[in-house]
Amino acid sequence: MTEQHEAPGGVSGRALQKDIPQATVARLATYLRVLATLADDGVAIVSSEELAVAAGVNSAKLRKDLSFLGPNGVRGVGYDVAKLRSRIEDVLGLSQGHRVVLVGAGNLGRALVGYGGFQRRGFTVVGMFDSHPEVIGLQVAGLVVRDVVGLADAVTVLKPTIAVIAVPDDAAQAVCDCLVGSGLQSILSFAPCELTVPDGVEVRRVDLAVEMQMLSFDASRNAPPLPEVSRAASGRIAHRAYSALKHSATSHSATEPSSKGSVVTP
Amino acid sequence: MTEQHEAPGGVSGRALQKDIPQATVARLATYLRVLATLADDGVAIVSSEELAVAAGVNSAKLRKDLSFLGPNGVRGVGYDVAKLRSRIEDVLGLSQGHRVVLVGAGNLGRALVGYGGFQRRGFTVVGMFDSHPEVIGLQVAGLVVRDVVGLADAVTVLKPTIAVIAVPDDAAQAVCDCLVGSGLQSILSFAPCELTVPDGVEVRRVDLAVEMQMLSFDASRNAPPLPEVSRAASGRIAHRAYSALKHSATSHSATEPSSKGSVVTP
DNA sequence: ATCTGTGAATGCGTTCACAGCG
DNA sequence: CGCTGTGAACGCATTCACAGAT
Repeated sequence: MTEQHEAPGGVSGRALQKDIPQATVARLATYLRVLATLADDGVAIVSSEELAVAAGVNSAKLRKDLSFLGPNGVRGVGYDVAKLRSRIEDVLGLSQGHRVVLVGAGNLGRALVGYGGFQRRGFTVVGMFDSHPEVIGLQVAGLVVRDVVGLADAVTVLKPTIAVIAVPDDAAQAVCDCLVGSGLQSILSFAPCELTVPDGVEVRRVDLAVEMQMLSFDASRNAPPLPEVSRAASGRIAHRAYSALKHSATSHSATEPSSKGSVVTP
Repeated sequence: MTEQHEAPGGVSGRALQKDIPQATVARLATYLRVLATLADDGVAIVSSEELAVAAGVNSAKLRKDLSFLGPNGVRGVGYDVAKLRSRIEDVLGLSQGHRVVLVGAGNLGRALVGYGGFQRRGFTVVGMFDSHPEVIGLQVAGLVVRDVVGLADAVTVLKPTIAVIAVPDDAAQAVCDCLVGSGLQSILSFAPCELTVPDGVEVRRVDLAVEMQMLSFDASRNAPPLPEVSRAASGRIAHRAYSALKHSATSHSATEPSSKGSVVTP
């Protein structure tokens, strides 16, 4: 789980005004997604049990989580989907939306702007930046990639509330410093390195490799008697042998993590 | 963070042969990254304190974490970087490497194959799949994107140990079923939806929007009165940041989250 | 009768502080 | 001495079980 509490020289004094456990906050986001789906399906009322199942948690936990937001349901009945949804959005601070700047217009950066879940949940990317001349000026998802040199100025103008760092690790700290220097206080970083920031700045880090390694651990623990995977220079798989097998792989409408080949129009 | 424990009808019987807390496993991956950096810098011995600082945790926690792997250090001295590194790799099951299939060759998929942290940590992508005709056949990072229709067959041939799902959410469950049907037991999904799998299959889910929403919560909690992005360009580190940004990315070797303009050669 | 909301109990992970080895 | 390894104390999160509302 993502740590981010260090309080080096004593706690930062600030008393928590609303103390909702971090673990709960993380799940609220999940509930929100499920509620959105339910709303789309025209469901008006859900019980804790139904919601819990859909979200993949147990119902007691869900009720406890929701209880931190005050009373939200009706006993004997359940929760009003629309009402609960906007309550959670409110608590998470999503109601008035967020302006996001994205630094790093590589594949990851482009995947993020295209990520449907962003727009839909109130995050609007208002600026994209990169340091590579061949990327600067390109248009990605309706935004022109700007030179990172102008980042600080842009931040003071655009007044984003959140920044996303999707640059190589050796550039991450510099970008971070620049953002912090411009007054930004919420940063999501995909660079696999620690970022040093002053107190009061919140950094969340997502390390894709960590997830893979956790899978690796479970895999090797669950299947110890099969170390049969000897690395034999698993060369290019130039196989072109399509084989039969119909089903699977549909291509409906919605596009979340973008499987669609995407459009980097110059 | 990521839950994945549900044990519906009673625990799966299997007694944990090595019970290392999940939280510890997650951090081991981080330590590994730091150790790699130290090794590159020629450091041979580290104290728990040094390692802890570099990894962003407190030293007691680090020592406790490492104690789960048995004795790894020398009292009064510290830890042998190389030795500890390979010990952790061993415990995480990374020693003999992993073959990975990646389903979904959109921006996210492409970002993942390009992600330097993968190769470097023993994950080799052996196959990429997509369902869009305009993507199939393209070459990405040295791999030809294949039709997802051939996924099941490919899995039985390639015998990957891990699959990564980077497709839109409405296709995710079908892909997942296909993978599971082919015998895969470790799946990392980026689709923002629950995946139903039989017992014995491990699914980890990364929802990028959840991280953003947690940031949003913290942001709104720390600045409840006004969305006022106070101080303008409060110089300070700004200069250093600027000059560092100029050289970024190009100089060093490593390229982690790929900010590099990205090359989808047809 | 039904389903929410919540104190109380349990379990897990973190932190402390020191014993023990080099 | 210095630093690791670890039992014990602590605090946070999950689960239980029931009181309370409709």
